Amino acid sequence: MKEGPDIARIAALIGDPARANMLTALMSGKALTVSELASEAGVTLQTASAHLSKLDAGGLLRPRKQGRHKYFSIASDDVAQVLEALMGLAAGAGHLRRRTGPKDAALRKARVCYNHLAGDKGTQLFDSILAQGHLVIEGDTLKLTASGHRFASDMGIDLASLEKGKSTLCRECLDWSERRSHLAGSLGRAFLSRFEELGWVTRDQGSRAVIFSAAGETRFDQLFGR
Amino acid sequence: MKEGPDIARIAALIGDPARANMLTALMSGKALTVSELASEAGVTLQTASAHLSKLDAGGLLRPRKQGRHKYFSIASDDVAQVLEALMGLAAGAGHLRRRTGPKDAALRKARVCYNHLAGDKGTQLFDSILAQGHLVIEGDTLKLTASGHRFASDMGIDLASLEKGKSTLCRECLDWSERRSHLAGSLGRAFLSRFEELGWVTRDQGSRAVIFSAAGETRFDQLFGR
DNA sequence: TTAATGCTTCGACTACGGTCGAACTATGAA
DNA sequence: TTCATAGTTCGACCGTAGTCGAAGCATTAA
Repeated sequence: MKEGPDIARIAALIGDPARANMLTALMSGKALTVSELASEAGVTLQTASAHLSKLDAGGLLRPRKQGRHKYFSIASDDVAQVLEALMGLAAGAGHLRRRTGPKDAALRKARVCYNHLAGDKGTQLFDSILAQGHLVIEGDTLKLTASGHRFASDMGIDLASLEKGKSTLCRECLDWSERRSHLAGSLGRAFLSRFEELGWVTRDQGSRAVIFSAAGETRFDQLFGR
Repeated sequence: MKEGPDIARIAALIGDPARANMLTALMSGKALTVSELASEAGVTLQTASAHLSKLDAGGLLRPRKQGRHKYFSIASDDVAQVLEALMGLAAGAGHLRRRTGPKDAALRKARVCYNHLAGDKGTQLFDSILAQGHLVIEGDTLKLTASGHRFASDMGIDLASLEKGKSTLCRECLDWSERRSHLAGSLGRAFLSRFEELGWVTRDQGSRAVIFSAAGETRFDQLFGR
């Protein structure tokens, strides 16, 4: 009767509306405080605090204390991946997919998924560096080629320090809107933050949308044309 | 506050222990009756019926009536994928990963994931046909090459009828035990059933384990050596 | 020190949902 | 027809978990 890991425990954690809202908000990649998450979920501070300690105990979040603030963020890529997969199901199976609001188009075009670029532009990036031979798929894992090393360095990404870290360098992640892979892992993270540094993109406050500047998009398309 | 699809709804569906047990049981790929699922979950027939209609309404299951029996199976590959992902999280995050029983080793070696081969042998299959050039990764999708077509036909798989079907031919699926990809989609399904027809493998009754015959494993390793 | 802010803990209320017994329907067998 | 098996529906019970008010800590600012 009992076989395999205990799915129900974590599914139940995600299954509460308030907690689900918090997790969705955290998928922006930003760390948020208890109060921010409370308003995000539409509950009072007390209940939010209770929910967050449960999510923490369940291993879904990573808390960090900073002064009198307590910041929460998604615990790991694994968690983010499960959430994206769930979104995919919910978007597809949910008979009437949510109304396409003004922001919706922007979200489909480009958004952050935990901490890397997702949406149309995310898959464009992934497909392009794969096609250019900067990245190869070896069985299950993604591997950066020699040209990929050069390319990333030229873009101003410090690969050496990334490779020291314990998290995977390259990793696939599946979109719920595009249903295609985009680049996750520490390199995916590095790309996005580099784009921000270069002023190519800015993150929309209060949503997961990523907004390209006109010049930024031109440069992006030059480098990662389809 | 409300952004993206409604995660909570389906997560809550999976979050109930009884329902989670049923879904885990269905991950064997076999369609099961209401009574079987009831005993699987350790509840009475009535409650099982109630649970199953909820899962059905949520789009997670596909019901089929046959005489006075009602069979349920996992609705789609998407659902199976989410469940596998959840198992991965639960196995990793669950502080004390479940005791490694006698069946556990067998499960890690080879098991069915919804309807295709997973576990160590599953990733071996995937890696090998990729290395042999039968399969290529094009951006996000997997594509069978010309040599792959020949190879599958030689194995006695009717590709033409598979390609007529509306489900994807090739698809990646992530293991919770191996944390690596294996082959899903209708071709993955076809491979497994072909292995069964050839007598290379048999499915363990009442669990997800797949057992190789001595001769079967020899042939399998010949074709899909690492 | 006092005051203000951010968060946690306690306690009590409430409601939703899982559970089963019992009665009911449907299919198949004798 | 009658009986048996498979599944559904109804109704009632109960427990758990989400919710918030109020009080309690903890950290910073004045």
